[in-house]
Amino acid sequence: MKGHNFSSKREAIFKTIASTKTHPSASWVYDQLKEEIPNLSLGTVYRNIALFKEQGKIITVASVDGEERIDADVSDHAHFICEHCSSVIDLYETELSPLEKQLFESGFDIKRKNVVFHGICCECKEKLN
Amino acid sequence: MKGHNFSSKREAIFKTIASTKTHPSASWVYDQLKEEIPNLSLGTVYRNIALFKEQGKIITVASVDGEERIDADVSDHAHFICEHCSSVIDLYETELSPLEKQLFESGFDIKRKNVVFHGICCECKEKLN
DNA sequence: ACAGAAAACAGTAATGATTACTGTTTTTAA
DNA sequence: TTAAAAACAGTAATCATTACTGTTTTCTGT
Repeated sequence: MKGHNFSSKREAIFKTIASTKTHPSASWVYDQLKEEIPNLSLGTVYRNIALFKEQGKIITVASVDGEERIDADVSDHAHFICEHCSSVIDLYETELSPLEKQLFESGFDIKRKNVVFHGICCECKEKLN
Repeated sequence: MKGHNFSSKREAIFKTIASTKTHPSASWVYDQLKEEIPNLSLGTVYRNIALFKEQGKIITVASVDGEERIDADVSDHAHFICEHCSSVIDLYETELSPLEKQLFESGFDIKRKNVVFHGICCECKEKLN
């Protein structure tokens, strides 16, 4: 059965994802680890990311500049994506309950909600002035 | 200057996008039109979709099964994506104002917000039982 | 500890959506 | 009407992601 054997690479991949606030892409994780683990394969990173998603240990935040960005914080929170620097920033306190309640009452089975704001972050806003 | 000449294909592409509630992908639009316009090129569909986005006439909703899905309804509304049938459904009345207000006060320049629920739609839910 | 089976892996090739390129056709504005 | 700009078809290239193949690692029961 898949995902039940120990693997030090899997552990390292998860640790890298879980210990950053950057909401990384697969290639970012790979780049972070390839010095420490020279024979790591990018396919292994992708395979384990897919596994973590199945296991509910990570979520997909959004696709930014053609790359999928992930998050090991699976708690209910929103994100802000900067159009200028492509950074992804955590936001808490979403208060979507009225809409969720309405959906539930309409018979929808909500597995996950994904709230993403797009714009220019305050750092880039200052730089651009 | 780009996007300022008349083009019947551009018109047809926009009309196709604007007259559906399916939140189509580029290839869906292409498939819809290729009977009516046999010499249409998929590249033209992509090029015009990019133009419409720049012009703010359409938005990207989400990436579903590896394909970007678009919407000519640029008004403030949310979406529900069914994990089973991949349909994208409009939802209105989001009520995100408290969070938006907080972002504005923190110096973020919000261009767009994107609220997406993932789960099983009520039609699929019935079928699966 | 050891052997066989299952899982995980590296390395590479394939896939498929999207983008770029090239030469041609269409539109525009004077 | 004509030349410049824009739009296009058709094709090739790009690039993130996935699939494949043969090898290595982990696990489980003895």
